[in-house]
Amino acid sequence: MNIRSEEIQTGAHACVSCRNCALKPLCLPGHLPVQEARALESAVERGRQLAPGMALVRAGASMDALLVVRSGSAKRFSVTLEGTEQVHGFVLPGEAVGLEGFATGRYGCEVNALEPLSYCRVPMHKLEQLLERLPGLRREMLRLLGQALDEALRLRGELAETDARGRVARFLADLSERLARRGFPPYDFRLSMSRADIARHLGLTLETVSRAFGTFKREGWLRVRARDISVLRPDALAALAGAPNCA
Amino acid sequence: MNIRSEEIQTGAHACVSCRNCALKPLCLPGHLPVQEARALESAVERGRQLAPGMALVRAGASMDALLVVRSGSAKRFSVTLEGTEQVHGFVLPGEAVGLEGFATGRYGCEVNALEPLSYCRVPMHKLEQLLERLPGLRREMLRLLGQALDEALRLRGELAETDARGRVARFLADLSERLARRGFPPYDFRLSMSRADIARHLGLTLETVSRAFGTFKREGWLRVRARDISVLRPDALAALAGAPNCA
DNA sequence: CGTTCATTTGAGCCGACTCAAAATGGGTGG
DNA sequence: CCACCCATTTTGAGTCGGCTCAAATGAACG
Repeated sequence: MNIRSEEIQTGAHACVSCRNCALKPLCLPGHLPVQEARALESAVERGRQLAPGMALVRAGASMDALLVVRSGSAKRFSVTLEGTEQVHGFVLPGEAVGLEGFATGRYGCEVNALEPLSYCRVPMHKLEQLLERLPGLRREMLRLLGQALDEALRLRGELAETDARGRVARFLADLSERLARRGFPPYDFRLSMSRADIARHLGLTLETVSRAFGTFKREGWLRVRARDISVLRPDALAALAGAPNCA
Repeated sequence: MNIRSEEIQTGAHACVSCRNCALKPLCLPGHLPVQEARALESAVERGRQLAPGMALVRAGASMDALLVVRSGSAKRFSVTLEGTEQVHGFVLPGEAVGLEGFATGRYGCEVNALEPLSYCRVPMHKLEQLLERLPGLRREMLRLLGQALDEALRLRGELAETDARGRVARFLADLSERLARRGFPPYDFRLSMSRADIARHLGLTLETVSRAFGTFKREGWLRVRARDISVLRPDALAALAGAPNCA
């Protein structure tokens, strides 16, 4: 998704500055009082860059840090017993990863980089220390988890209610909106995931996804060349997707 | 689901004793050190009894307390713009409700009693005070939300991967297990929800759900009389449902 | 330029949906 | 206690969307 967000690099080593990070308003510190953001920042480490296909978290691995994607995109998924992938969603910069790991202390699903990816991490023991003295951060963590839960419920509802084209339309509309919020052009992007990934995310087959793209193209709503997408009629997509979902 | 759990009533007014509650091991205090459980208990209030069909929480209402069902069962759902219900799941005793409300401070979906229902509540301001000084409770709240998230992801994955009978089988197997964990007979129960509710929960039509029950009955795996269910071959259901899901 | 993988397109089939009607059960009032 | 009524559930017939299998096209990389 051509996400290489060139955030302002402060300079030296593994030290991270949330202050100058372009993602700040979307990330944890953006919701904290300045004091607390400062405290949090001192606990943030920068993870090393990952190449496409590399694992950011592995299911079953001990959750030793809270991870947030800084640049690039990733795929959240589980591997079923039959060896197929269930794609839970795609991660964009500023989004936390592996939150379901709070359930057991071990991650519940895999997260793989789809593009060169960098990320930030807050070691678990430091997070716990911070939670002891930062009321805003306590609220923020609950908010973050609540939001993830809300989103999961919403997505589940859609799966049950919407047909193939509606699901693809909503996928595009959602992506569009998230890109916009991060300052990327919302109507002109390159997908970082394959049709198969999209299909597994939406509970469809890759052929059906492809046909949906074909339909949208024929209708003149979309320009599609492999993974390059131009949205020509966002309104039409939004209409097909149905309103932002439940009340 | 004949859930009237006759928990030991301590005696007087609105005071609640988690200590003697039959649900303690399944509920929040069960995961806390004794000291913290004691502290939490002092903040717990008892909600008044609700008749079937009454709302425990309404979407959009301000989340002013953390709620846990004490006896009875309930249906979590959203109302779509078209006026249809998306059923997210069913709540059994010991389960918290409305956690997605942490996202915005307002509940994201409705919860209605399916049977006479009683519940406990921890007012939000008291919860925040407790979180300040109880590290175990902090962990527990994150665990609770993480678990809800994990479950939502799991359910979503199943919707995408499993066919009608598989979904119904899993629904029954899951219910069975949850009943067992609460000390109810796992293979002989009365459903508190309609076929339509089950259907909307599983992303099917009520006819399809009914046909699935019919199939299981014909196969000799189930005895079905309206809402009275006897599971004769739990193994067969479990097999059809697939393993407990993803790895 | 050739190889390889991803995507598109086509034909046929099956499962779940829709519409419709019958049966069962639960609850109420006489 | 019984008869009736209503809602829920079951069962049936026909249709359609998305799946499967298969082949062709297109894009990316060395």
